[in-house]
Amino acid sequence: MNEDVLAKGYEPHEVERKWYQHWEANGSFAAREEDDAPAYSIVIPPPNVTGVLHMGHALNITMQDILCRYRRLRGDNVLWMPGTDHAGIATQNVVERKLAEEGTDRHALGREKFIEAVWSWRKEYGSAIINQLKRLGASCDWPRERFTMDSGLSQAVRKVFVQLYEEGLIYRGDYIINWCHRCHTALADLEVEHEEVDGHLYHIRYPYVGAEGDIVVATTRPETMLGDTAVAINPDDERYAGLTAAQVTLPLMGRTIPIIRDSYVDLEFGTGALKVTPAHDPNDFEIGRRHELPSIKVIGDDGNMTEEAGHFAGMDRFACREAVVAALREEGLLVKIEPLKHSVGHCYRCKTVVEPNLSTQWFVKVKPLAQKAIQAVEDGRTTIIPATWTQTYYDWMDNIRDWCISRQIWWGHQIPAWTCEACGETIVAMEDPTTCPHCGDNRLTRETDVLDTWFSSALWPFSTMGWPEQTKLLKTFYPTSTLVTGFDILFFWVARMMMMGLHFMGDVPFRDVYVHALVRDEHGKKMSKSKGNVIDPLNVIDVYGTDAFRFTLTAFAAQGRDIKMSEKRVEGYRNFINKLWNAARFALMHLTKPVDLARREQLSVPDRWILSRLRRLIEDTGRALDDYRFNDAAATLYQFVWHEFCDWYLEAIKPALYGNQGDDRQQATLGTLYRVLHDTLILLHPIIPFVTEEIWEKLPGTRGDIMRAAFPADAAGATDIIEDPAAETAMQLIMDVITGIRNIRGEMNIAPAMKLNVTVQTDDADIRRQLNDHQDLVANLARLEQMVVAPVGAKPRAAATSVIEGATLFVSLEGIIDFAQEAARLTKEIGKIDNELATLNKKLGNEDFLNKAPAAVVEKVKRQQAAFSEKRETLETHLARIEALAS
RNA sequence: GGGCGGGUAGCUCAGUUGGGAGAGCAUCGGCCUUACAAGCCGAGGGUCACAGGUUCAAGCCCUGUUCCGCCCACCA
Repeated sequence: MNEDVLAKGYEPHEVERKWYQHWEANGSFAAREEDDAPAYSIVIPPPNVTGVLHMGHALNITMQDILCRYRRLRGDNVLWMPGTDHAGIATQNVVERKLAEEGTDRHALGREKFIEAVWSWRKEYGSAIINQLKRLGASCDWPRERFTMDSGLSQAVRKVFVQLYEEGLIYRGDYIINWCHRCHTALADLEVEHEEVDGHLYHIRYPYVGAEGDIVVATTRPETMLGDTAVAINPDDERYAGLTAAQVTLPLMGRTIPIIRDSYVDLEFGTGALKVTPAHDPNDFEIGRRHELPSIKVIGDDGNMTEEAGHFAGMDRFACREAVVAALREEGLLVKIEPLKHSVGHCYRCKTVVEPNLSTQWFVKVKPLAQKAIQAVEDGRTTIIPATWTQTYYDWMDNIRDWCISRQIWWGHQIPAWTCEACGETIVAMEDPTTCPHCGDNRLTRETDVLDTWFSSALWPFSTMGWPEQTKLLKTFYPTSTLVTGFDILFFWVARMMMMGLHFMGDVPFRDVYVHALVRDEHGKKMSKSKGNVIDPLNVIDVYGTDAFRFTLTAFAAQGRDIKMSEKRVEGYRNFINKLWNAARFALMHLTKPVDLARREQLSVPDRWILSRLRRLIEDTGRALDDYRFNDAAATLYQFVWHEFCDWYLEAIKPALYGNQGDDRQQATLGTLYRVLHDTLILLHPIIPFVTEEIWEKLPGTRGDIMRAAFPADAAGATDIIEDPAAETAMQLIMDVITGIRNIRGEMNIAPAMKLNVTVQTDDADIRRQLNDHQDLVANLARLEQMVVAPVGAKPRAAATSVIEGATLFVSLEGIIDFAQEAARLTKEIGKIDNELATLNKKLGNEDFLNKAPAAVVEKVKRQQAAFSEKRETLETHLARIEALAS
C-alpha cells in the first residue's frame, strides 16, 4: 500500500504549466518533414493578431488538438501548422485608436511610419493570442509559426496576384462597391452585414417636362436624388401607358432627366416609378449601364456631399437627408413619408452604415475558380462534415459574384501594380519595375491599395508550407487532412482556399472540412460585449482547469448544433476530472510496480467483465473520433470511467485487494487494474491531456510521455483484449442481485449500516453456482450478513421481495418489516410490470405482427412477455402473503 | 423572397441502418461504507411541438401546420 502517490484532490494549474513546458521543450509537437508513418496535417485557422481568446477559438482549438493528439497516438506523423493573420482593417483600426490616444493619426505619420507603428504594435502584443492558445493545451508545431505578412507568405501573395492578373482572372474596373466611410475603404459583399431597421419611404414628386403633372417616385435615401440621372418605369405598367412626357425635372437640382422603361422595376412596389442613381445603388448602376446613363457621385468617400450636390455640397450625408426632405417639403414636392422596415448594410468591422459607391477597384473573376471548387466536392476529393453544409456551399459557389480584393487602407499586402504616367500602361510584376515596358518612361506610380486580408488567408494551406518553393513539407503534408472551422467563415475562408488551392496546387487544400458549431451563452444568445454575456475562456480555465473546460466543450460538440455554454456545466466535468484523479489515486495505492495482464483462466469475473467493456470502449472511442463525433467519444469515456470502472469494478475488487496479499487472484486483479487504467488514460488523453499525463507519470512502468504512447489497438483494431460475453452475463447477474437488494434497502429506509440476510431462490443451477462463487463480492457490495442460495422452495416469512432475471430475492426483515410499506412497494412494482405487459400483449395479439415482423423480433417479444408474466406472478404471490401477514 | 437547423424529463441535450424512451444537472429520501462529500446508495419525473400518412411496428421515414434560431438575397 502506498498512500501518498497522489494528492487528495486534483489541482490543475501547476500541472498544466509543468506539462506544457515539458512538451514544448521536448519537441513533442514537432512534425517530421519526411517519414514513413502516415502523414496527418491540419492548418490552424489563423487568429487575428489583434485577437483575444474567445469561446469560438477555444472550441475550434480543442477539436483540432483532439484530432492531432489522437492521430499521434495512432502513430501518424502529425503536422499542426500554427500562425496568425494580419487582419488588415481590424489591426489598422486598433493601431489608429492607439495613435488617437496619443494625439496623432496615421496621416500625420505618413504611410511608411504608420506601417512601422503597426509592426511594432504586433511585436509587442501579437503573441498574446498565441500564449492563450497554449493555455488550452494546443499541440501546434510552434517553431513553424507563420504570419500572413511575413516575407515568405508575402512572396506567395505576390506570385498569386501576378499569375491571376496574367491569366486575366484579376482585373481593375469601375463598379459599385460597398464603401465604409469610417474605415475609409471598399468592402467585399461578404463583409457587409445586413440588418433590419425602421426607416422611412419618402414619396417625391418629379414634374414632367413639356407636359402637365408629375410622376411620384419613392425612396428610402432621399439624399441620393441629387445624383439621379433618370426615372424608370416598367414597360408593362398600365398606369403609365398613356404617358406622353419623355423627361422630368429633377427637383432641387433643376436638371432635366429622361424617363426610361426597364423591366427591373417592380410593379408592386411604391408608385411603380423608380428614381435611378447609378453612382449610389447597385441596381441603378446596372440600369444605368443598360441605358447608357451618366453617373453622378454626390456622396464622397468621406461621407460628405460632393460638389455635384449643388448647395448641399460639404454636408454630412445624414444631415443632407434632413435638408433635402425639408427643401422638398418647402417646394411642395414631398407627397408623404411612410414608415418602412428595410435592411441596411453595415460594416462588419465597425458597424457603420455602408454606402454603395461608385469607384475603381480590383476584382477577382471567380466563376472559373468556383467551378473547380464545386467539382472537387461533388466528386468527393473534399468532404464537408456534417454533410448539411454541402448544399450551402454549392449554393454560394453557384451564385458567387466577382470578389472585390482592393482595400483603401495601409496595413496589408500592397497591390503590385504600377501605372505609367507617360502612357497610362498598367504594370503588374514579380519584381518592382523601374521603367515602363511599353514606352520606357521611368515615371511609374504604384497602386496604393492593399489586398483584402482574406486574399492571403486563401493561400494559407500551401503558403505556410513554403510555396512557391517545392518544399518537402508540401510534398509530405499537402493536401492537409482536415480543416476544422466554424461555419461563420465557410465562405470568407474555406471556399476561397478551395479555389486557390485547386488553381495553384492542382489539388484540394484539405480532404475533410469539419464544420463545428457556434458557442452561445446559456440562453442560446450569441455572446457579445454589448450584451455583457461573454464568458471568458481564460477565466473558466482559471477556475476549473483546462481539462475540465476541454471536456465540457467536447461533450457538447454534437454535430450541427450550437453549444450553449455556462460555467455550471464546466463544474460537472471538473468533478469528472477529479473522479478520474481519485480513481487513479486508489489504483496507485495498490500498484507499486507494473503488473502484466494475467492469463484468462486466472482472471475473476469482474476482471474479465471490465476488460470486455474496455475492449468495446477502445473500439467506440476510436470510431467516434474517426467520424468527428467528439461528443460521443466524451460521453462513452465518461460513462465507462465513472459508472463502470469506478462504480462497479473498483468496488468489486476491494475484497481481492484487501484479501490474501500476493496470491494469484490478487495478482491477476492488479494486472487487470493496471491495464484498464493504462489504456483508459491513453483513450482520454486527446481530450484531457494534462491530467492524463500527470497520472501517467505516476503510473509505475510507463516510459516516456503519454502523448507519445500508442493507442491500445492498432489501425485494424487488433488488441490482446477480447470481448467476453460470458463474463458480461455473469457480472450482469451479480449486479442485478446487488441492485435489487440496494433497491429494497433504499425503499424500505433500512440503514446502510445494517447487515442483511438474503435468500436467493432459483432452479437454475448455473445461476446458483455463479452466485455461490461470488458470495464475498455480493455480501460486500450489498452489505450482507449472509446470502443463502437455494432452489425454489419455502419462502422466508417476513421478507421483502425482488424478482430479477432468473431468480427471486428475499431480504429477511424479521422484526423490522413494515408490512404495509412492503405491500405498497410490491403493488407499485406490479403496476409497472402491468404497463410493460400491456404493450407486449397487444403486439402478441396482433396477427399481422406475428406474421410480418421478423422471427427474431417476435421471439424477443415472446421471451419478454414470458419473463414479465413470471415476475408478475411471483410478486402477486408474495403480495398475497404480505397482506395476510399484515392483518 | 430563398435556404438550413431545431421543438424529447424542471433545465441543457444525446438518441447512426424503424423493433423495450436515455444522460448530465436540478429535485426528493438515506449515508462521512478503509480513492473521491468535487463523493456514495436509492427514488420520482416525458401524449418525443401539433395533425395526417406509410408500416405489423414511428422520437426516427413522408406530407402539412405552428413556434424558435440562423444563413443567404440587388425588396427602390
